[in-house]
Amino acid sequence: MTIVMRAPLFQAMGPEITRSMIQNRACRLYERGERIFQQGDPADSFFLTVEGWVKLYRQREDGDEVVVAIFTAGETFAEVAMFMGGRFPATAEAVSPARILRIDGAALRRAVLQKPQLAFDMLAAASLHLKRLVQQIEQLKAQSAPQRIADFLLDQVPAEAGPATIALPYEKALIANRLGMQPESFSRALARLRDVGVTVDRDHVRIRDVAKLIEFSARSNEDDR
Amino acid sequence: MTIVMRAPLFQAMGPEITRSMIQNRACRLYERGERIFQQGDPADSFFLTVEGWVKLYRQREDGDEVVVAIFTAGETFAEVAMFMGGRFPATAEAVSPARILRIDGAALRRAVLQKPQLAFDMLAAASLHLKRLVQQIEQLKAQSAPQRIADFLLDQVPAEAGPATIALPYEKALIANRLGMQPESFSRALARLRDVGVTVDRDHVRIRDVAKLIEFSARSNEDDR
DNA sequence: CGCGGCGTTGATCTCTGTCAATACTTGTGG
DNA sequence: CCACAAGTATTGACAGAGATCAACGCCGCG
Repeated sequence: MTIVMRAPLFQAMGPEITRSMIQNRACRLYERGERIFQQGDPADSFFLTVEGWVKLYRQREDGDEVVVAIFTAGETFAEVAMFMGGRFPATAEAVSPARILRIDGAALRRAVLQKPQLAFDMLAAASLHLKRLVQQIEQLKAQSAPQRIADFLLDQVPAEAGPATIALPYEKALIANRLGMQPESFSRALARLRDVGVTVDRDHVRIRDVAKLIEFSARSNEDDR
Repeated sequence: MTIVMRAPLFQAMGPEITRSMIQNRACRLYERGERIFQQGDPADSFFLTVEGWVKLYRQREDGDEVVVAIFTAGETFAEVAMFMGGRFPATAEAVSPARILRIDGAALRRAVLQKPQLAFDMLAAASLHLKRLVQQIEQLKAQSAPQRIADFLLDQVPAEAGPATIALPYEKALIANRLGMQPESFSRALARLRDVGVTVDRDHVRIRDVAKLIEFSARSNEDDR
Protein backbone atom coordinates (compact mmCIF):
# COMPACT_ATOMS: atom_id res chain seq x y z
CA MET A 1 0.00 0.00 0.00
CA THR A 2 2.93 2.28 0.21
CA ILE A 3 2.65 2.95 -3.47
CA VAL A 4 -0.89 4.13 -2.93
CA MET A 5 0.14 6.72 -0.44
CA ARG A 6 2.80 7.96 -2.77
CA ALA A 7 0.31 9.06 -5.42
CA PRO A 8 -0.05 12.84 -5.17
CA LEU A 9 -3.77 12.55 -4.83
CA PHE A 10 -3.58 10.54 -1.67
CA GLN A 11 -0.78 12.51 -0.17
CA ALA A 12 -2.99 15.56 -0.20
CA MET A 13 -5.92 13.62 1.11
CA GLY A 14 -4.26 12.70 4.30
CA PRO A 15 -4.13 9.20 5.71
CA GLU A 16 -7.51 9.17 7.38
CA ILE A 17 -9.57 10.07 4.33
CA THR A 18 -7.47 7.80 2.18
CA ARG A 19 -8.06 4.86 4.40
CA SER A 20 -11.77 5.44 4.53
CA MET A 21 -11.86 5.53 0.80
CA ILE A 22 -9.91 2.47 -0.14
CA GLN A 23 -11.16 0.16 2.51
CA ASN A 24 -12.78 -3.12 1.62
CA ARG A 25 -11.15 -5.08 -1.13
CA ALA A 26 -11.11 -2.27 -3.59
CA CYS A 27 -7.80 -3.59 -4.84
CA ARG A 28 -8.08 -6.36 -7.35
CA LEU A 29 -5.83 -8.48 -9.49
CA TYR A 30 -6.54 -8.50 -13.19
CA GLU A 31 -5.21 -11.06 -15.61
CA ARG A 32 -3.52 -10.16 -18.79
CA GLY A 33 -6.20 -9.20 -21.31
CA GLU A 34 -8.87 -8.61 -18.74
CA ARG A 35 -10.99 -5.48 -19.07
CA ILE A 36 -11.09 -2.99 -16.24
CA PHE A 37 -13.84 -0.94 -17.77
CA GLN A 38 -15.35 -0.56 -21.15
CA GLN A 39 -15.96 2.40 -23.37
CA GLY A 40 -19.54 3.49 -22.67
CA ASP A 41 -19.75 2.14 -19.14
CA PRO A 42 -21.02 4.59 -16.52
CA ALA A 43 -17.97 6.30 -15.09
CA ASP A 44 -18.53 5.97 -11.37
CA SER A 45 -14.99 5.25 -10.25
CA PHE A 46 -11.43 5.89 -11.16
CA PHE A 47 -8.31 3.80 -10.81
CA LEU A 48 -4.81 3.60 -9.50
CA THR A 49 -2.39 1.15 -11.00
CA VAL A 50 -0.55 -0.53 -8.16
CA GLU A 51 1.37 -3.01 -10.26
CA GLY A 52 1.54 -4.06 -13.87
CA TRP A 53 0.54 -2.32 -17.10
CA VAL A 54 -2.77 -1.05 -18.38
CA LYS A 55 -3.67 0.15 -21.83
CA LEU A 56 -6.37 2.70 -22.47
CA TYR A 57 -7.80 2.50 -25.95
CA ARG A 58 -10.67 3.57 -28.14
CA GLN A 59 -12.64 0.97 -30.01
CA ARG A 60 -13.61 2.07 -33.46
CA GLU A 61 -16.65 1.03 -35.38
CA ASP A 62 -14.50 -0.71 -37.94
CA GLY A 63 -13.08 -2.94 -35.21
CA ASP A 64 -9.72 -1.23 -34.96
CA GLU A 65 -8.25 -0.39 -31.61
CA VAL A 66 -6.45 2.88 -31.05
CA VAL A 67 -4.28 3.03 -27.96
CA VAL A 68 -4.50 6.40 -26.30
CA ALA A 69 -2.35 5.91 -23.23
CA ILE A 70 -0.55 3.27 -21.22
CA PHE A 71 -0.26 3.35 -17.45
CA THR A 72 1.90 1.61 -14.90
CA ALA A 73 2.54 1.46 -11.18
CA GLY A 74 1.71 4.64 -9.32
CA GLU A 75 -0.37 6.21 -12.07
CA THR A 76 -4.04 7.02 -11.87
CA PHE A 77 -6.39 7.00 -14.81
CA ALA A 78 -9.94 7.90 -15.74
CA GLU A 79 -10.20 10.42 -12.91
CA VAL A 80 -11.48 13.18 -15.09
CA ALA A 81 -14.07 11.09 -16.90
CA MET A 82 -15.23 9.83 -13.55
CA PHE A 83 -15.52 13.32 -12.25
CA MET A 84 -17.88 14.22 -14.99
CA GLY A 85 -20.08 11.36 -13.95
CA GLY A 86 -20.76 10.51 -17.55
CA ARG A 87 -19.51 7.47 -19.38
CA PHE A 88 -16.01 6.29 -20.07
CA PRO A 89 -14.92 7.46 -23.50
CA ALA A 90 -12.38 4.64 -23.79
CA THR A 91 -11.72 1.09 -22.66
CA ALA A 92 -9.07 0.03 -20.14
CA GLU A 93 -7.47 -3.39 -20.24
CA ALA A 94 -4.61 -5.03 -18.38
CA VAL A 95 -1.77 -5.87 -20.73
CA SER A 96 0.10 -7.76 -18.05
CA PRO A 97 -1.13 -9.22 -14.80
CA ALA A 98 -2.00 -6.07 -12.90
CA ARG A 99 -3.06 -5.05 -9.43
CA ILE A 100 -5.46 -2.15 -9.62
CA LEU A 101 -7.19 -0.08 -7.00
CA ARG A 102 -10.69 1.11 -7.76
CA ILE A 103 -11.72 4.33 -6.07
CA ASP A 104 -15.32 5.26 -5.68
CA GLY A 105 -16.28 8.48 -7.40
CA ALA A 106 -18.97 9.60 -5.01
CA ALA A 107 -16.60 9.25 -2.07
CA LEU A 108 -13.96 11.29 -3.81
CA ARG A 109 -16.44 13.95 -4.68
CA ARG A 110 -17.41 14.28 -1.08
CA ALA A 111 -13.77 14.48 -0.13
CA VAL A 112 -13.19 17.30 -2.56
CA LEU A 113 -16.01 19.36 -1.16
CA GLN A 114 -14.58 18.85 2.32
CA LYS A 115 -11.04 19.63 1.33
CA PRO A 116 -10.86 21.86 -1.71
CA GLN A 117 -7.13 21.44 -1.88
CA LEU A 118 -7.85 18.02 -3.32
CA ALA A 119 -9.34 19.64 -6.37
CA PHE A 120 -5.94 21.05 -7.15
CA ASP A 121 -4.50 17.59 -7.16
CA MET A 122 -7.18 16.36 -9.46
CA LEU A 123 -6.33 19.20 -11.75
CA ALA A 124 -2.67 18.33 -11.48
CA ALA A 125 -3.44 14.86 -12.70
CA ALA A 126 -5.56 16.25 -15.51
CA SER A 127 -2.78 18.60 -16.42
CA LEU A 128 -0.31 15.77 -16.68
CA HIS A 129 -2.61 13.78 -18.89
CA LEU A 130 -3.27 16.78 -21.08
CA LYS A 131 0.41 17.40 -21.48
CA ARG A 132 1.03 13.83 -22.51
CA LEU A 133 -1.77 13.87 -25.03
CA VAL A 134 -0.51 17.10 -26.53
CA GLN A 135 2.93 15.63 -26.77
CA GLN A 136 1.50 12.60 -28.51
CA ILE A 137 -0.34 14.75 -31.02
CA GLU A 138 2.79 16.69 -31.70
CA GLN A 139 4.69 13.50 -32.33
CA LEU A 140 2.07 12.06 -34.61
CA LYS A 141 1.83 15.19 -36.66
CA ALA A 142 5.42 16.21 -36.92
CA GLN A 143 7.66 13.19 -36.51
CA SER A 144 8.53 10.17 -38.59
CA ALA A 145 8.17 6.65 -37.30
CA PRO A 146 11.84 6.29 -36.34
CA GLN A 147 11.72 9.60 -34.51
CA ARG A 148 8.65 8.57 -32.55
CA ILE A 149 10.39 5.37 -31.57
CA ALA A 150 13.45 7.31 -30.51
CA ASP A 151 11.26 9.48 -28.29
CA PHE A 152 9.63 6.43 -26.83
CA LEU A 153 12.97 4.91 -25.98
CA LEU A 154 14.25 8.14 -24.51
CA ASP A 155 11.23 8.31 -22.24
CA GLN A 156 12.36 5.02 -20.72
CA VAL A 157 15.85 6.26 -20.02
CA PRO A 158 16.76 8.53 -17.15
CA ALA A 159 20.20 9.42 -18.47
CA GLU A 160 20.85 12.25 -20.89
CA ALA A 161 24.02 10.95 -22.42
CA GLY A 162 26.20 7.88 -22.57
CA PRO A 163 25.15 4.28 -23.15
CA ALA A 164 21.99 2.63 -21.90
CA THR A 165 20.13 -0.65 -22.11
CA ILE A 166 16.40 -0.92 -21.71
CA ALA A 167 13.93 -3.75 -21.65
CA LEU A 168 10.82 -3.06 -23.67
CA PRO A 169 8.07 -3.03 -21.09
CA TYR A 170 5.42 -4.81 -23.16
CA GLU A 171 4.72 -6.27 -26.56
CA LYS A 172 6.10 -4.60 -29.60
CA ALA A 173 2.74 -4.64 -31.30
CA LEU A 174 1.37 -2.55 -28.44
CA ILE A 175 4.22 -0.10 -28.63
CA ALA A 176 3.61 0.17 -32.35
CA ASN A 177 -0.04 0.97 -31.80
CA ARG A 178 0.77 3.50 -29.09
CA LEU A 179 3.12 5.17 -31.55
CA GLY A 180 0.58 5.12 -34.33
CA MET A 181 2.13 2.64 -36.70
CA GLN A 182 1.83 -0.98 -37.80
CA PRO A 183 3.93 -3.68 -36.14
CA GLU A 184 5.79 -4.23 -39.39
CA SER A 185 6.66 -0.58 -39.63
CA PHE A 186 7.78 -0.60 -36.04
CA SER A 187 10.11 -3.47 -36.71
CA ARG A 188 11.63 -1.82 -39.75
CA ALA A 189 11.89 1.62 -38.19
CA LEU A 190 13.56 0.19 -35.12
CA ALA A 191 16.04 -1.56 -37.36
CA ARG A 192 16.76 1.71 -39.10
CA LEU A 193 17.85 3.19 -35.78
CA ARG A 194 20.96 1.04 -36.01
CA ASP A 195 22.51 4.02 -37.81
CA VAL A 196 22.29 6.10 -34.64
CA GLY A 197 23.65 3.41 -32.38
CA VAL A 198 20.56 1.45 -31.39
CA THR A 199 20.68 -2.33 -31.49
CA VAL A 200 17.97 -4.78 -30.63
CA ASP A 201 18.05 -8.28 -29.23
CA ARG A 202 14.75 -9.82 -28.31
CA ASP A 203 13.09 -7.24 -26.11
CA HIS A 204 16.32 -5.60 -25.07
CA VAL A 205 17.41 -2.39 -26.70
CA ARG A 206 20.93 -1.09 -26.37
CA ILE A 207 21.61 2.56 -27.01
CA ARG A 208 25.25 3.31 -27.62
CA ASP A 209 24.95 7.00 -26.88
CA VAL A 210 21.78 8.57 -25.54
CA ALA A 211 22.89 12.04 -26.56
CA LYS A 212 23.12 10.95 -30.15
CA LEU A 213 19.62 9.54 -30.05
CA ILE A 214 18.29 12.78 -28.57
CA GLU A 215 19.87 14.68 -31.39
CA PHE A 216 18.26 12.36 -33.89
CA SER A 217 14.81 12.63 -32.37
CA ALA A 218 14.84 16.42 -32.62
CA ARG A 219 12.74 16.59 -29.50
CA SER A 220 11.34 19.99 -28.80
CA ASN A 221 12.27 21.58 -25.52
CA GLU A 222 10.78 20.03 -22.48
CA ASP A 223 10.13 23.55 -21.30
CA ASP A 224 7.34 22.94 -18.91
CA ARG A 225 6.76 22.61 -15.17
CA MET B 1 -20.55 40.35 -21.52
CA THR B 2 -23.49 38.05 -21.79
CA ILE B 3 -21.27 35.51 -23.43
CA VAL B 4 -19.02 35.58 -20.42
CA MET B 5 -21.81 34.67 -18.09
CA ARG B 6 -22.81 31.85 -20.32
CA ALA B 7 -19.53 30.00 -19.86
CA PRO B 8 -20.12 27.17 -17.39
CA LEU B 9 -17.31 28.34 -15.22
CA PHE B 10 -18.89 31.68 -14.54
CA GLN B 11 -22.35 30.35 -14.14
CA ALA B 12 -21.16 28.32 -11.22
CA MET B 13 -19.20 31.21 -9.83
CA GLY B 14 -22.21 33.38 -9.41
CA PRO B 15 -22.45 36.97 -10.61
CA GLU B 16 -20.70 38.63 -7.70
CA ILE B 17 -17.48 36.63 -7.84
CA THR B 18 -17.48 36.81 -11.59
CA ARG B 19 -17.73 40.54 -11.58
CA SER B 20 -14.97 40.92 -9.05
CA MET B 21 -12.77 38.79 -11.17
CA ILE B 22 -13.18 40.33 -14.56
CA GLN B 23 -13.29 43.93 -13.55
CA ASN B 24 -10.81 46.38 -14.96
CA ARG B 25 -10.19 46.10 -18.66
CA ALA B 26 -9.26 42.47 -18.56
CA CYS B 27 -10.90 42.13 -21.94
CA ARG B 28 -8.68 43.01 -24.82
CA LEU B 29 -8.83 43.06 -28.58
CA TYR B 30 -6.13 41.14 -30.39
CA GLU B 31 -5.29 41.59 -34.03
CA ARG B 32 -4.99 38.72 -36.37
CA GLY B 33 -1.60 37.10 -35.84
CA GLU B 34 -1.06 38.60 -32.42
CA ARG B 35 0.19 36.34 -29.66
CA ILE B 36 -1.85 35.96 -26.52
CA PHE B 37 0.81 34.01 -24.70
CA GLN B 38 3.88 32.12 -25.63
CA GLN B 39 5.06 28.63 -24.92
CA GLY B 40 7.27 28.88 -21.86
CA ASP B 41 5.67 31.99 -20.38
CA PRO B 42 4.66 31.73 -16.72
CA ALA B 43 1.09 30.52 -16.66
CA ASP B 44 -0.55 32.98 -14.30
CA SER B 45 -3.85 33.47 -16.08
CA PHE B 46 -6.27 31.72 -18.30
CA PHE B 47 -8.54 32.96 -21.04
CA LEU B 48 -12.03 33.14 -22.39
CA THR B 49 -12.58 33.77 -26.05
CA VAL B 50 -15.34 36.33 -26.34
CA GLU B 51 -15.19 36.76 -30.08
CA GLY B 52 -13.03 35.52 -32.93
CA TRP B 53 -10.73 32.54 -33.29
CA VAL B 54 -7.61 31.48 -31.45
CA LYS B 55 -5.15 28.77 -32.32
CA LEU B 56 -3.15 26.92 -29.73
CA TYR B 57 0.04 25.42 -31.09
CA ARG B 58 3.36 23.94 -30.14
CA GLN B 59 6.50 25.41 -31.60
CA ARG B 60 9.05 22.81 -32.48
CA GLU B 61 12.78 23.23 -32.49
CA ASP B 62 12.89 22.78 -36.23
CA GLY B 63 10.59 25.78 -36.64
CA ASP B 64 7.45 23.81 -37.45
CA GLU B 65 4.19 24.70 -35.82
CA VAL B 66 1.81 22.00 -34.69
CA VAL B 67 -1.71 23.16 -34.03
CA VAL B 68 -3.16 21.42 -31.00
CA ALA B 69 -6.53 23.09 -30.70
CA ILE B 70 -8.60 25.97 -32.01
CA PHE B 71 -11.01 27.96 -29.88
CA THR B 72 -13.85 30.32 -30.57
CA ALA B 73 -16.46 32.42 -28.80
CA GLY B 74 -17.51 31.06 -25.42
CA GLU B 75 -14.59 28.70 -24.99
CA THR B 76 -11.95 28.91 -22.32
CA PHE B 77 -8.40 27.75 -22.74
CA ALA B 78 -5.22 27.25 -20.76
CA GLU B 79 -7.13 26.82 -17.51
CA VAL B 80 -5.40 23.65 -16.55
CA ALA B 81 -1.89 24.88 -17.29
CA MET B 82 -2.68 28.00 -15.31
CA PHE B 83 -3.89 25.98 -12.40
CA MET B 84 -0.62 24.21 -12.19
CA GLY B 85 1.09 27.53 -11.94
CA GLY B 86 3.90 26.35 -14.16
CA ARG B 87 4.55 27.50 -17.68
CA PHE B 88 2.41 27.37 -20.76
CA PRO B 89 3.30 24.30 -22.77
CA ALA B 90 2.00 25.88 -25.99
CA THR B 91 1.54 29.22 -27.69
CA ALA B 92 -1.80 30.93 -28.30
CA GLU B 93 -2.35 33.30 -31.19
CA ALA B 94 -5.37 35.06 -32.63
CA VAL B 95 -6.10 33.83 -36.14
CA SER B 96 -8.76 36.45 -36.68
CA PRO B 97 -9.37 39.69 -34.86
CA ALA B 98 -10.39 38.43 -31.45
CA ARG B 99 -11.74 39.76 -28.21
CA ILE B 100 -10.32 37.83 -25.31
CA LEU B 101 -10.86 38.00 -21.60
CA ARG B 102 -7.87 37.32 -19.38
CA ILE B 103 -8.66 35.88 -15.98
CA ASP B 104 -6.22 36.09 -13.15
CA GLY B 105 -5.10 32.74 -11.83
CA ALA B 106 -4.58 33.74 -8.23
CA ALA B 107 -8.08 35.15 -8.04
CA LEU B 108 -9.56 32.02 -9.46
CA ARG B 109 -7.61 29.89 -7.04
CA ARG B 110 -9.01 31.84 -4.17
CA ALA B 111 -12.48 31.48 -5.58
CA VAL B 112 -12.10 27.72 -5.77
CA LEU B 113 -11.09 27.46 -2.15
CA GLN B 114 -14.12 29.53 -1.21
CA LYS B 115 -16.51 27.62 -3.39
CA PRO B 116 -15.35 24.08 -3.99
CA GLN B 117 -18.13 23.54 -6.49
CA LEU B 118 -16.02 25.60 -8.86
CA ALA B 119 -13.42 22.89 -8.89
CA PHE B 120 -15.91 20.63 -10.55
CA ASP B 121 -16.35 23.11 -13.32
CA MET B 122 -12.64 23.38 -13.82
CA LEU B 123 -12.56 19.63 -14.06
CA ALA B 124 -15.42 19.72 -16.52
CA ALA B 125 -13.45 22.02 -18.75
CA ALA B 126 -10.40 19.81 -18.43
CA SER B 127 -12.50 16.82 -19.25
CA LEU B 128 -13.78 18.42 -22.42
CA HIS B 129 -10.30 19.30 -23.55
CA LEU B 130 -9.05 15.82 -22.79
CA LYS B 131 -11.86 14.29 -24.77
CA ARG B 132 -11.09 16.44 -27.75
CA LEU B 133 -7.44 15.58 -27.67
CA VAL B 134 -8.21 11.89 -27.46
CA GLN B 135 -10.52 12.23 -30.40
CA GLN B 136 -7.80 13.97 -32.33
CA ILE B 137 -5.31 11.23 -31.57
CA GLU B 138 -7.77 8.64 -32.70
CA GLN B 139 -8.28 10.46 -35.95
CA LEU B 140 -4.59 10.89 -36.60
CA LYS B 141 -3.83 7.28 -35.93
CA ALA B 142 -6.72 5.57 -37.61
CA GLN B 143 -8.14 7.77 -40.34
CA SER B 144 -7.03 8.84 -43.78
CA ALA B 145 -6.83 12.48 -44.75
CA PRO B 146 -10.23 12.52 -46.47
CA GLN B 147 -11.83 10.88 -43.46
CA ARG B 148 -10.33 13.43 -41.12
CA ILE B 149 -11.68 16.19 -43.30
CA ALA B 150 -15.08 14.55 -43.33
CA ASP B 151 -15.05 14.48 -39.53
CA PHE B 152 -14.04 18.10 -39.41
CA LEU B 153 -16.90 19.08 -41.67
CA LEU B 154 -19.35 16.99 -39.71
CA ASP B 155 -18.33 18.76 -36.53
CA GLN B 156 -19.50 22.01 -38.08
CA VAL B 157 -22.91 20.64 -38.99
CA PRO B 158 -25.70 20.16 -36.50
CA ALA B 159 -27.84 18.00 -38.76
CA GLU B 160 -27.46 14.25 -39.01
CA ALA B 161 -28.85 13.78 -42.49
CA GLY B 162 -29.92 15.73 -45.53
CA PRO B 163 -28.06 18.53 -47.28
CA ALA B 164 -26.00 21.24 -45.64
CA THR B 165 -23.78 24.16 -46.50
CA ILE B 166 -21.03 25.40 -44.28
CA ALA B 167 -18.56 28.24 -44.41
CA LEU B 168 -15.04 27.24 -43.47
CA PRO B 169 -14.34 29.23 -40.34
CA TYR B 170 -10.70 30.08 -41.10
CA GLU B 171 -7.90 29.54 -43.55
CA LYS B 172 -7.53 26.23 -45.21
CA ALA B 173 -3.87 26.03 -44.31
CA LEU B 174 -4.86 26.22 -40.66
CA ILE B 175 -7.49 23.54 -41.04
CA ALA B 176 -4.90 21.41 -42.76
CA ASN B 177 -2.46 21.82 -39.89
CA ARG B 178 -5.14 21.08 -37.32
CA LEU B 179 -5.91 17.90 -39.20
CA GLY B 180 -2.28 16.94 -39.44
CA MET B 181 -1.67 17.34 -43.15
CA GLN B 182 -0.12 19.72 -45.65
CA PRO B 183 -2.24 22.36 -47.38
CA GLU B 184 -1.71 20.61 -50.69
CA SER B 185 -2.95 17.35 -49.28
CA PHE B 186 -5.93 19.11 -47.81
CA SER B 187 -6.81 20.58 -51.15
CA ARG B 188 -6.58 17.24 -52.91
CA ALA B 189 -8.32 15.27 -50.21
CA LEU B 190 -11.16 17.76 -50.12
CA ALA B 191 -11.49 17.44 -53.87
CA ARG B 192 -11.68 13.69 -53.52
CA LEU B 193 -14.73 14.07 -51.29
CA ARG B 194 -16.67 15.02 -54.41
CA ASP B 195 -17.42 11.30 -54.73
CA VAL B 196 -19.46 11.40 -51.53
CA GLY B 197 -21.34 14.52 -52.46
CA VAL B 198 -19.11 17.30 -51.18
CA THR B 199 -18.44 20.29 -53.39
CA VAL B 200 -16.35 23.33 -52.69
CA ASP B 201 -16.58 26.91 -53.82
CA ARG B 202 -14.23 29.39 -52.25
CA ASP B 203 -14.65 28.81 -48.54
CA HIS B 204 -18.12 27.37 -48.87
CA VAL B 205 -18.64 23.64 -48.69
CA ARG B 206 -21.86 22.03 -49.79
CA ILE B 207 -22.70 18.57 -48.53
CA ARG B 208 -25.37 16.85 -50.54
CA ASP B 209 -26.24 14.32 -47.87
CA VAL B 210 -24.80 14.48 -44.40
CA ALA B 211 -25.74 10.88 -43.70
CA LYS B 212 -23.62 9.75 -46.61
CA LEU B 213 -20.65 11.69 -45.33
CA ILE B 214 -21.05 10.16 -41.88
CA GLU B 215 -21.00 6.75 -43.42
CA PHE B 216 -17.84 7.59 -45.31
CA SER B 217 -16.05 8.96 -42.27
CA ALA B 218 -16.64 5.76 -40.30
CA ARG B 219 -16.86 7.84 -37.16
CA SER B 220 -16.79 5.87 -34.02
CA ASN B 221 -19.79 6.22 -31.76
CA GLU B 222 -20.10 9.49 -30.01
CA ASP B 223 -20.98 7.49 -26.96
CA ASP B 224 -20.07 9.90 -24.28
CA ARG B 225 -21.79 12.36 -21.95
C1' DC C 1 7.20 -33.00 -31.73
C1' DG C 2 3.89 -29.94 -33.30
C1' DC C 3 1.18 -25.93 -32.51
C1' DG C 4 0.26 -21.00 -31.79
C1' DG C 5 1.66 -16.43 -30.72
C1' DC C 6 4.86 -13.00 -31.89
C1' DG C 7 8.20 -10.83 -34.63
C1' DT C 8 10.77 -10.15 -38.82
C1' DT C 9 11.46 -9.79 -43.72
C1' DG C 10 10.16 -9.23 -48.58
C1' DA C 11 7.34 -7.39 -52.48
C1' DT C 12 4.20 -4.26 -53.80
C1' DC C 13 1.01 -0.46 -53.68
C1' DT C 14 -1.10 3.73 -51.94
C1' DC C 15 -1.00 7.82 -49.73
C1' DT C 16 1.06 11.87 -48.43
C1' DG C 17 4.97 15.15 -48.43
C1' DT C 18 7.84 18.00 -51.21
C1' DC C 19 9.07 21.12 -54.80
C1' DA C 20 7.61 23.95 -58.37
C1' DA C 21 4.54 26.42 -61.30
C1' DT C 22 0.24 28.57 -61.85
C1' DA C 23 -4.34 30.80 -60.62
C1' DC C 24 -7.19 33.48 -57.88
C1' DT C 25 -8.22 37.39 -54.19
C1' DT C 26 -7.51 41.16 -51.96
C1' DG C 27 -5.57 45.38 -50.92
C1' DT C 28 -2.58 49.34 -52.26
C1' DG C 29 -0.99 53.16 -54.68
C1' DG C 30 -0.48 55.60 -58.87
C1' DC D 1 -9.92 52.55 -62.46
C1' DC D 2 -6.14 49.88 -63.37
C1' DA D 3 -1.65 47.70 -62.36
C1' DC D 4 0.80 45.39 -59.25
C1' DA D 5 2.15 42.94 -55.17
C1' DA D 6 1.33 39.79 -51.47
C1' DG D 7 -1.09 36.32 -49.52
C1' DT D 8 -3.77 32.16 -50.34
C1' DA D 9 -5.33 28.15 -52.93
C1' DT D 10 -4.92 24.78 -56.50
C1' DT D 11 -2.56 21.63 -59.61
C1' DG D 12 1.20 18.74 -61.47
C1' DA D 13 5.28 15.73 -61.15
C1' DC D 14 7.89 13.08 -58.35
C1' DA D 15 9.88 10.61 -54.33
C1' DG D 16 9.60 8.46 -50.01
C1' DA D 17 7.22 6.69 -46.03
C1' DG D 18 4.36 3.62 -44.39
C1' DA D 19 0.43 0.15 -45.12
C1' DT D 20 -0.78 -4.18 -46.75
C1' DC D 21 -0.42 -8.99 -47.96
C1' DA D 22 2.18 -12.98 -47.62
C1' DA D 23 5.81 -15.99 -46.15
C1' DC D 24 8.97 -17.42 -42.90
C1' DG D 25 11.60 -17.89 -38.48
C1' DC D 26 11.79 -18.06 -33.61
C1' DC D 27 10.40 -19.47 -29.20
C1' DG D 28 7.59 -21.27 -25.47
C1' DC D 29 4.35 -24.67 -24.25
C1' DG D 30 1.44 -28.62 -24.18
